[in-house]
Order: sequence, then structure tokens, then C-alpha cells
Amino acid sequence: MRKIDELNDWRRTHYSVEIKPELEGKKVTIFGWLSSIREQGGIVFLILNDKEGMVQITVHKDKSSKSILEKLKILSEHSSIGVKGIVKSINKAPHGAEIIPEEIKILSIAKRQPPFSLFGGKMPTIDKRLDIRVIDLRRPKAQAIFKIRHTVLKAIRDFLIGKRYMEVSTPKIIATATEGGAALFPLLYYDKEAFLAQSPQLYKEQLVMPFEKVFEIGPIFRAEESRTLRHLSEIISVDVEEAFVSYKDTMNLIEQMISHVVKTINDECSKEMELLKQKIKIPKSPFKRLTYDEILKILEKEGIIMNWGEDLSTQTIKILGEILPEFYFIIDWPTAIKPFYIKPRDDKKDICESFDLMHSSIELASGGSRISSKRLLIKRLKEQGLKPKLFEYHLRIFDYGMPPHAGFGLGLERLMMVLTGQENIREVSIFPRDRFRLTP
RNA sequence: GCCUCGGUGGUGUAGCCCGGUCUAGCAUAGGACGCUGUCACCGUUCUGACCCGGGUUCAAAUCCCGGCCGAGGCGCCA
Repeated sequence: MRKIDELNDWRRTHYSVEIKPELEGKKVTIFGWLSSIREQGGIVFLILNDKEGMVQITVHKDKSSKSILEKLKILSEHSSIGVKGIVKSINKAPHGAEIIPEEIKILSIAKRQPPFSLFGGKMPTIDKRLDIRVIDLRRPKAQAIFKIRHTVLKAIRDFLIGKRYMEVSTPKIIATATEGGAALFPLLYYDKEAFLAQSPQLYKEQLVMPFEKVFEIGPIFRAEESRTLRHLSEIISVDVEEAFVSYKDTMNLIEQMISHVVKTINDECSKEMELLKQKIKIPKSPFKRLTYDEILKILEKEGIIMNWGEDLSTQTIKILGEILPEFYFIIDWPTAIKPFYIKPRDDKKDICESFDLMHSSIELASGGSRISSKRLLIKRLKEQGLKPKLFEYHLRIFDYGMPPHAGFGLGLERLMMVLTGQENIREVSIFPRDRFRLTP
């Protein structure tokens, strides 16, 4: 007898969770993976998981065909199978119904056991789980996280498209360091040196010329030597840029966007949020807007004295997070610690029209009004130690009527950490890339 | 990049400080058997581990050195 069956003309009629008492007596075909085999004397309970959930298949040994009994002997947990059978309504079964199989197809036999159970128990370290990430992703918690992620992306797109922003894509292979600062991954582009993009910043700014309101959801790459729970080398960035507005409009936009996202996942992912024991209220608008100066005063009350112009350290942000366990903006940063394209205030040049969107101690997004004057942009490039010549392809656009514009970039994984209550950013990335991990 | 900590069956851990009683314990998983309503089933039983290399010692899971791998913190971070 062959151990592995062919799929042939078998096709799914139902997902596991659709097997309900109302289907009593109906013949169904389901596919999935065996997550549990429990033998109880003359009766065998199989639990089959698919992407929607699980269903019980019950085999009464004395009433079953020889073929099914033989297959039971060689089946191991996590094997993938197909089952044709009759639905039986019975309240002793997990969801009030189970399947009495008439025929089973073994599609693949699992030879190894994953290092964790789908039903709980102690979890191995994240490193071991990531080595077999797609198996790890079958855990209900991971399923919940990525269902939520999917819904968040959909909500962001719906929201922005509804407000007439156009979705664009910009190059991820670039010629020069976009902004200085963050370390780039170099690569060989035919015979030239190139880099992986650390941000779509300059391209999205250029794109306000033809499209005015644009957004991009795509990967960005940073070769930082970071070894923390909130940094990855490759992340998904949600970038928005718009002409004829300032950073105040952008803050209003991102605020509404966050509220829309929270509302959507509360509506559409309530089961998943419950499974993650996560409750998040739709935040009240407007979010708190605290100036950099006000933040320094708050920190001073906590006994932390900072020099004006210093960036906030990890530790000071942690303290802030305890005082502000919510969404809030830090605005009007010192010009010197923000990138060259951020617009300094007209009245006070050492402060710029910028904001960071925070939630507790996590920085989610940063944005601001951009410089639209070529002369000022060149000045700021020089002040940051960058060579205007390298940015010629960008600067030349500013000669053709660059309007005032503003925008933001938001780290999707950071947002996901906040929404799903995860402490490790790796949990919310499907295949995380960090300082030490390049596979799978 | 710097600092700290760690590596014991498939998985999670105990033992390490204070070397011998470790023939390495426990839980879970896996195999076998029993059990007709389980649902992290249960019961009996079996299988299976000291990261690699070197050193100290009569004796190393345990102490020392190096390597590899991992974890956490800091710094860096449009």
C-alpha cells in the first residue's frame, strides 16, 4: 500500500471552523494538518488545524474501514491530510460538531516534531522558533498577530485612498545615502556601488510634484549595529507625503489614521485581540502635543537634567513612557538633531517643524514640514556634513516650483508591537532580519 | 561597536557557586501496551542530553582558557 495519497479531484468544501451542528449529516471535504491524535480505547480523536481554526475528527474503530485504521497507524502529528466524511452534531465535541470520516488521504507525513505544541506548554526561545518560522507561524498567537497585521495594512490603505492619496513605489536600490546618519547596506549594481534604500524620503518628496498626495508601504533597510527588541535591519515603512500642507496637517492626518486602524482591528479582529489578551481603546483626538522643551521640563521633574539640543536616550524615553502610556507627539525638535530636509521654524531657526509620534516608550513615526527652498536645503546639507553634489539628482527638482510639503514615515512593525502588545519586534515580522539573522 | 549573562535528550528545565553519591533528576514530546467521549486525556513501560576544542585534576556537566552559537542591556538609529 502506498503511504502518500494523491490529491486528485479532492477539493475543500469547508474550513474547519465551518463544521457546525447545523451541517448534521452533510458530507464534507476538509484539508489541514493534524495537531493532535488521542486514542481512547476503541475511539480515536484527531484534531485537524487549517488556517481558520480546528475541527475534531472522530474514528470509531469498530465502525471504520480497514483503510482508515491502517492510515491511523502511520499518521503522525503535524502530517497533512484530507478527510471526506459526514458531519455529526454532538455537544461533547469541541465546537458541538465533529466529522466521522469515510475516507482519509495522507498527503504528507511529518517526520519531525516541531519544538513546541500548538496547544501551549513551555515555548522555546524565539531563535529556535524562527529557524522553522513558517511552522511557528501556525501557532494561534502568531496567526492572530498576522491576521491583525493584514487588517492594519488594509485599514491604512483604505484610509489613505479614501482621502485621495495615491499609492506609489520608489526604488529600493539607490545611488547615494539618502540622508546620511543611518548606516546603509552596500551592494554591487552591475559595475557600480549602490545601496539598499534606508527611506523613500527624497523620492516621495519629489513625487508631490506630479501627484501631490502620495503614500508608499514598502521595505526599507538599515545596517545599524543595533541589538535591541525594537530594531530590525529590514522593516516595512508606511510613508506619506503631501504638497501644500505643513506638519500640523500631517499630525492631524496620522492621528486620524491611527484611530481608524484601531477602530478597524477592534471591529474585525476582536477574536484575535482577545486571544492576545490585548485591549486597545480608540485614542482620543487630538493626541497630546508636547514640545521638546516641555519634554525636558517633564524629565527635569523626574530628576533628569538634559542639555538643550541633546537627543533623548533610551533610558529617558523609558521614563517618558511610564508618564505617558498613550499615543502622543513630541514636536518642535532642535533642528540640529533632525535630518537636513526638515524645515526650521521661521521665527526660531534652531527649532524645526518636526514631530515624533510616540506610544509610551516606543517611537512609531517621525515627520515634519519639509524644506522647499533649494538654497536652504543646500545650506542644511552642508551643516549636516553632507555633500550637495551627491544630491544633485534631487536638488535639481527644486528649480521647477517645489511647493511647501510635509509628510511622515511610520514603522509598521513598531505599530504592530503597540497594537498586539508584543515586546519583541521579531514577533511581528514574518521573516525578521536583524544584526545576526539572515535566514530563513 | 561596547558591556553583561547563558549553552544539559525533540522541547522546557534541575544539577554547576562548593569537582566524586550523576549509572545526570523532573516535565513534556516520541515508541509500545491498555482504555469507547477525549479535548495539553489517563495508566504502565521503553527511548533519548552535558555546544566544540584545549587545559587543571586521581577524578570535570561542574574549575580555567579559546572558539562557535544564543539572550539581555547600552550606544548607534530619516
